[in-house]
Order: sequence, then structure tokens, then C-alpha cells
Amino acid sequence: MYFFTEKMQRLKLGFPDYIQALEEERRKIQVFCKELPLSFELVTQAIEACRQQLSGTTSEYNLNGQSECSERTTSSEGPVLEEFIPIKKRASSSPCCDEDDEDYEQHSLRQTVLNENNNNSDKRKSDWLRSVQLWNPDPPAEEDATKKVPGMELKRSGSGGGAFQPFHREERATKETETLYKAPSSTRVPAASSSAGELTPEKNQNEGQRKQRRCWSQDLHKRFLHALQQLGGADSATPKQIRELMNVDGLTNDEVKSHLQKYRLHTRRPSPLVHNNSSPQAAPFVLVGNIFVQSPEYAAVATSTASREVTTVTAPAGVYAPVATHPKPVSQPSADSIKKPQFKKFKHSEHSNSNERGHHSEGAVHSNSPTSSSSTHTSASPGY
DNA sequence: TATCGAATAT
DNA sequence: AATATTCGAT
Repeated sequence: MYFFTEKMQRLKLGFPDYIQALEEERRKIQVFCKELPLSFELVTQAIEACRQQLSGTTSEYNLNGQSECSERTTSSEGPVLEEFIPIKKRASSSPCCDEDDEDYEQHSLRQTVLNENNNNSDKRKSDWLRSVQLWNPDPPAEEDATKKVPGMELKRSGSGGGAFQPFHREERATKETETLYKAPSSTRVPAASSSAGELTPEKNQNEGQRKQRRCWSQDLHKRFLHALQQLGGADSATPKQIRELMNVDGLTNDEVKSHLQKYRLHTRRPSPLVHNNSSPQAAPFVLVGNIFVQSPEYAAVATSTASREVTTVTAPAGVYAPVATHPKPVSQPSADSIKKPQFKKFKHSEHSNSNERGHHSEGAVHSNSPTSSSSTHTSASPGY
């Protein structure tokens, strides 16, 4: 108490004024009652003490109003320190310091309701504090990340908050979760898309934001491979056809195209790593006389798991376990679906260029068993 | 115009 | 490394 008196004198304030000042102080820091519980408590105690000093009786500052945060100050002035410990506990239970950020929304609401007359400083607090990352808004369930809205590729432009999103972008890698990603054409929250996303006139303040990255889960990739197989291989298949066969809601041509491009790259060049001149065998085709033949190594790789005698473990290429390119589609999806027979593009390239893998079908090297190919695509796990 | 595939960009 | 976007060609 002495302490207070001294302060007062220094400030040239009377008890009433000092109390008032303290109360104001308290009001100010109330916003931080969560971060500075002790400070809050201290001021509270001070007020209490002063009041007692002033009136000689126990006062209830609580009556004044906003006291949400750790009210129980009622306990007279005992040794302040003793109070500290309990304070923390209390914090979580009091309305003001409701800890569990679990739900900012609800919290907000609650606040709104509770505050009505109070100055909504509390609300504001949560708002800006949030922006400062002291609290993180409940992270979205991982699954959410996985199954984004189908129709529209929602850009994560959203709001400023997005800036910190990276936190959530966790890697929920792997199978289990992945499974749900696939979209038997419906899994993808079609309803949501139709309602919320898509056409909504206003929304999209997307601006130049980039598309949300399409995550190629294993399932998705499986579908991709399957489609590829049906279309007779990566070379004959075109993005659009693939997309149609995959029948995945929300999947776009561009996405497939991109994936296809990557797939093709992986497929043909396992590891473009500095081929030391010692083993230039990386080339899929070798010039013999005036014709190109598939090089053994490449054949091995091409047929993926079927790496027979040629143990050229040429790579982590296995990653993309190329589906053995079938000369003919296993099953034509539907007449219209495939307008162009898988041989539409004959780049007429007998060139030095090493492309046209599609042709090696006739080659003896080609994986002879269709089963191998299918199994391949099943077992092969994309690097994801 | 719609697609494609390669080249870039992020 | 994995996707997205751009660009030129069909």
C-alpha cells in the first residue's frame, strides 16, 4: 500500500484520481488480459487496494462493469504474488480471456453478444491481435486442403490473412488421407461447388492471383495413369482425353496437361543428371545405320519394374512408373471420347530427335505382358 | 477458337 | 520438384 501512496504523490494525484487512472489503465490493458494476465491482475489489485484505502471498506470494482477478465480479484489484497499462480488458470475460464482460439468465429460471436454495451474493444482486440499472429485462427482441417472446391479453383487470394496461411499448408502426405481425395466424380463436394463457388457473380476478387495448385494425390495419379493406359500411352494421349477419362470433378485440361508434361519428362529422362561422358547410354534411342532403335537401357526403364537382366537401375525414375504403352487402348471409353486414334501425331520424326516413344510398341523390347503394365501402374508409387 | 506441347514462371 | 502460365503452332 505504501507503494501506491508513494506513486500517487509522485503523480500528484489523490486517491480518487489515482484510482481513476488505474482504472483507465486497466481498461487499456484489458485487451491484453490474455497476454499480460499478471499486469492486469496487478492493476486490478492496485485499484482494489486504493479503494480500500480510500473507503476503508471492501469495494467491488466488479460492479463497475467490465470485469470479465479474471474478475475474482475480490480476494482482498493478500500477497499479490500468491494470486499470480491461480490467475493463469482462471484466464481460460473467464469470458474475456477465453483461450481456446479454437474458434475465432464463435469467440467473436460470443463477444458480440456479451458486449452489447461494452465497448467492443475486446472484439477489436481479437481482430488485430490475430493479424499479428499472437493467435492463430484455427487451422483448417487437413482434409479441407485436400478436397478443395471442385468447380472453381479458388485462389488463395482471399484476404490479408492469407499471408500467413503457409502455416497450415501442412504436408498431410500419404496414402490414408490421400484416398479420400479421389473423386469418384462426387467426392468432391459438388454441392458446395455448385452453391458457393463457381458462378457466384460477385466474389472472386481474385485479381491476378494464381490458381490454387492442384495436388496430384496418388489416387488422382492413378486415375491419370489409368486414363493414359486406355489412351494408349502418354504419347498418344492428349490432355483433354485424359481429363475426360479421369472424370474428376474440377480437374482442368491445363492441370492434366501440366501433369502430363511432367510425366512425359520423367518417363523419358530418368535422371538428366550430369551424364558423365562415361555412360552416354541415357538416350532412349540409338542410331544404328540410318535407323533408330531403342536402347536396351531405356527399354528397361521404359518397361519400368520389368527391369529384367539389364539391371540398369538407371534411376529413381521408377517414380513415374510409366505405363507400358499399349499399341491399342485397352478399352475405348466411347466413340466420341476418342476422336483421334492414338496415332494422330506422327511427328514424322525419324530425326535425331529421340522422341516418339509411342512407336516402340512394335519393338521386340516392349513389355510383352499387359499384366505387367497394369500391375506396374498399380504398385508404382509416384514420388508424392 | 480450342488444343496441344514446349518453354517459362512461381 | 511440382504446378501454373505463357507462347507459338495447328
